[in-house]
Amino acid sequence: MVQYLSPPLDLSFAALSDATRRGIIDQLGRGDASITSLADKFQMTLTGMKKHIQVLERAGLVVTQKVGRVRTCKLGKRGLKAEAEWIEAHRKLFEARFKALDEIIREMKREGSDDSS
Amino acid sequence: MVQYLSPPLDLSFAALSDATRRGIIDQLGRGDASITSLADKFQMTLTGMKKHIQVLERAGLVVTQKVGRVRTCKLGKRGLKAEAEWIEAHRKLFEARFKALDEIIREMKREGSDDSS
DNA sequence: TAGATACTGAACTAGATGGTTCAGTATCTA
DNA sequence: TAGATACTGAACCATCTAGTTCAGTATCTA
Repeated sequence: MVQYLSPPLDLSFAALSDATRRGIIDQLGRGDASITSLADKFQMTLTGMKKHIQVLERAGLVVTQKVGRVRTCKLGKRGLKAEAEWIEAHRKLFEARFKALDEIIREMKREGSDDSS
Repeated sequence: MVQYLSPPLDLSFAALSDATRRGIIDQLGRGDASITSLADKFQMTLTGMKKHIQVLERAGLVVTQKVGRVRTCKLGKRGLKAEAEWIEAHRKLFEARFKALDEIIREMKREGSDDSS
């Protein structure tokens, strides 16, 4: 996609664009889990779940650690701060835009209704 | 991806996962724009830009209207409310999780340091 | 130490994505 | 009314995605 600014946001929003992965984050919020237990919970092959975990891990949303034969997944410490900030800044931008439009409409109505002349 | 819950979040997070599309939202925050002007600004073919706009439109983040031969793009009224809510709820979930871990670590240190016996 | 369990990696699939070009059609403007 | 402008749509391409199966390897457990 040419523009290489903010690769982390690219990765994390892409990670969040899938309902299964959002579900995994939900689940890890309730407690750490192995890949096998997550695969069971989401009715998917181990390999399929591993791929989802890799996507979340590349985005920094999840970290994993292998102890013995079990790889345990938990929420990443970096959290969703950057994403929350982007969304919040732009939510305000949306609102400001509509406030500006309301202003214009109000202006047009005032002129149209001929109240002031 | 099997799980059909919350398609809107799927679509909007996917729309936001591309730097060009986030740039388009930035731009539309500063004022409405035609597809041609956006294509110029982002150095892309008209057709390429049209596809990005379609992605944003399907996600409800942008609305367009054709007047004469010009299609004007503006920010959608639905804003980023649902996305902000999901992110905020889960940001808290991340934090709660780490608070719980801190608690455990503090507990372990207390037992380990043998201060209390 | 044999068998079960937990993961890993390669290979394959169908379908989406982010772009392009090229050939229209519709609308404006001189 | 001719030419320029603004978009639209089809077709193509390379790459990614979300899944699968199958064949390992490593680690536990009886």
